[in-house]
Amino acid sequence: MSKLPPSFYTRPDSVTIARELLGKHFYSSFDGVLTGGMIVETEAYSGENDAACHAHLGRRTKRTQIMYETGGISYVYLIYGIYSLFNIVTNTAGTADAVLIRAIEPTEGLPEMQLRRGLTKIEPRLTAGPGLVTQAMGISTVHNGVSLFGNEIWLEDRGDSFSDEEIIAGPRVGVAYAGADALLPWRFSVKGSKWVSKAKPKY
DNA sequence: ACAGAGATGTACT
DNA sequence: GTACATCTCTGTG
Repeated sequence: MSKLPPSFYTRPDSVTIARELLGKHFYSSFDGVLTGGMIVETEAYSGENDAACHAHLGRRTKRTQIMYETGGISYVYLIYGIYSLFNIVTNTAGTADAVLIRAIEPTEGLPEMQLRRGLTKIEPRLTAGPGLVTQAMGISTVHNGVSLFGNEIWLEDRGDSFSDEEIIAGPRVGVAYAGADALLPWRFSVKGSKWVSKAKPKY
C-alpha cells in the first residue's frame, strides 16, 4: 500500500494534519507481527506557542528535542509512569509540532492486540485511548524517534476519508493546566465511532 | 451510573 | 517534592 510521504508530515499546520489523519491507517510490525487500524481520534500540539505542548516557549530537553526534528518521525514518551503515548512529529526542522494518536479502529492483528491488552474479547477498550493504542500495538518509549518511512511503524492512506459533518472538533483531553489553550478545538474524532476514547476534557 | 484512588517513571521546581 | 497529553479497579448509589 501507499505510505504517507514526507510531504504529508512536513506541512506547517499540525491542526490540519491532525484533522486529515482521521481515516488514515496506522501500523506497527515487530518480529513479523503486523498490528494496526484506522485512526479515529487525534490531537494537535503546536510547538512553542501552545501552552499544552511539551515544547512550549521553545523548551528543549532530552525529552522534547525529538519534536524539533523534521516531520515524519515518532515522539513517544512515558506518562504517569505507565503508559507510552505515540505522537507524530510534523512541520520542518526547528519547529516542535506534533500530533497525538488517541484511538484507532482495529483492523490488523486483532488476536495479537487482544493478547497484549490482556482482554478476553474484542471491545473498545482494546484501542480507545492513547495509552491503549500503544499497548495494543506494542509501541513503547524505545520507539521514540523512529522514522515513519521504515518497516516498524508507518501510516498509509487506504482511501478512507471523512467529511466535516462526520468529524467532531473539541478541546483536548488532560491539558487543563494549559489555561486558555486548553479550550482550543484541537481534538478531532470520528462522529459515532465506538472506537473513540471515552475521555472528556475538564474545564 | 459515577467518584475516588492507586499505579509508577521521568522531567522539572 | 510535585506534576504529568492515562487507565483500571473498587466502592457506593
